[in-house]
Amino acid sequence: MPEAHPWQTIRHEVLRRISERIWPPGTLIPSEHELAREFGCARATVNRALRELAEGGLLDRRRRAGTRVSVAPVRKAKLDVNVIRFDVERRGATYRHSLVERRRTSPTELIRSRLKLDRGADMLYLRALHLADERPSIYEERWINLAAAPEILDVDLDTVSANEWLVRNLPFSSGDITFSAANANAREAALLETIEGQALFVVERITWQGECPITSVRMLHAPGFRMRMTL
Amino acid sequence: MPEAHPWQTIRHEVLRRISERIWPPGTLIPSEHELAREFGCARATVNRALRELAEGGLLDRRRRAGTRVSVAPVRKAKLDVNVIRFDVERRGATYRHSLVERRRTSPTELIRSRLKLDRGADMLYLRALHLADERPSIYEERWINLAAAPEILDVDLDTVSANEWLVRNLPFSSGDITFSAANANAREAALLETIEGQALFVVERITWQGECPITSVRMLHAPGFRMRMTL
DNA sequence: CAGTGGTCTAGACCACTCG
DNA sequence: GAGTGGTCTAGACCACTGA
Repeated sequence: MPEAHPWQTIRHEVLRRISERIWPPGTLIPSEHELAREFGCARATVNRALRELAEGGLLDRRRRAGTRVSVAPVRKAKLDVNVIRFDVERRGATYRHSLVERRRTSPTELIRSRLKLDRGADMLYLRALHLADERPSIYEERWINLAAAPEILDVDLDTVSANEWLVRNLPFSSGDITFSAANANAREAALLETIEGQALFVVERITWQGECPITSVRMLHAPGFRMRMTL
Repeated sequence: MPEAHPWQTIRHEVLRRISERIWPPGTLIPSEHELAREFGCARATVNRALRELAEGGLLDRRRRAGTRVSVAPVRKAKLDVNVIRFDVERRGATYRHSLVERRRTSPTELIRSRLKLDRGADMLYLRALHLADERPSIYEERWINLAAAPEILDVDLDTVSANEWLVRNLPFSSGDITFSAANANAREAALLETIEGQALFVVERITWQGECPITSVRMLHAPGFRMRMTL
């Protein structure tokens, strides 16, 4: 009985009517009042079910216009953004982190414009390797805005990765993530123990706390890396 | 005034207390009853706000144990999975689709095991190119389970892409998506008008309708492609 | 067993927008 | 103007689980 709760039952039933094309794409489905009457429950319960489906992109809801089955649904997939160490350990491997370079400096022009910082901004530049069972897993290049996180200067980044420290200490930031693919250059190939030109999965992340930029990081994943999500 | 509704105001205020470390990671925050009293609203309203934050990974909620600020939050990012044509057109380009190969056949061993199909399953194998302003944008190789979508045999796939037909006609399936990077082989490079060995962004998607597999597709994105999401 | 969150109800008011 | 969904309320019962 995975459908103990009325709102889940309703969601499931509406989903069934959509997938079995009882309500084909474009259909105007009954109003919340009508569905509440049909299912013998309060309107709030129907609302809960339909709201979830609308958030998932399967329904289009508009006041007065009613609720329609999406014609070309924009499905929403959820991705978990975790601490790297947890990802490694969840796969049953031993995590280690190795700092390659640590330098206090001002940003490059690219970083400066991306983070909307002043020319002479005080920043920490890090290059580091994340290892799983002593094999390189991710190589990252990171810029940290010291105005946002001055305490990180006192952190022993050989012990705790910047990734983990930031997540634990400034975890509640907004940001955006970009995925792409890139050929490894000689230096990157050496660090990741692969060959030059190897296709690498690249994650770039910029995080903000309100208006204040915190960090910009480019993470190169070792060959074979796959990022999985559920639709 | 983006905070017209009480539940949004509450969510925002709780977020503030977390980000300003008034409630540091690990803190047991007040119960819904207490917060309802504090904000002068119904408990359901507090529940709505806290539930959203918990779904975003910022709070851990357990009956009896109460609500805690996550120590190492697993942030949830949302990705929009759209019809390819829309993505192209949203960028202001003209979309065209070109079928490279269409063959009715039985699955390879790999596809067979991935989709949990029988050895002799009746399938449609397609290779196609998606173009933006006449430049190759995505090359896809697709397997379609004809038991799930027999009507597609009658569709003119030169006119409508399989992607779009499936989304419009069997849109309400579950599935999973995998992202990775791969070096282009000679054939892929030729189709995407790039060079052999070029790093390509790869999306693999398998969709199901209940227990019944519908389609498995591997999409190679032209160089320079970036997939963006917001945290 | 007591207190938490998860859910539900019956009603209400409001914002929006179609006709 | 009327009907829709979006939200809120005050109350209730229940499932879970820590003490």
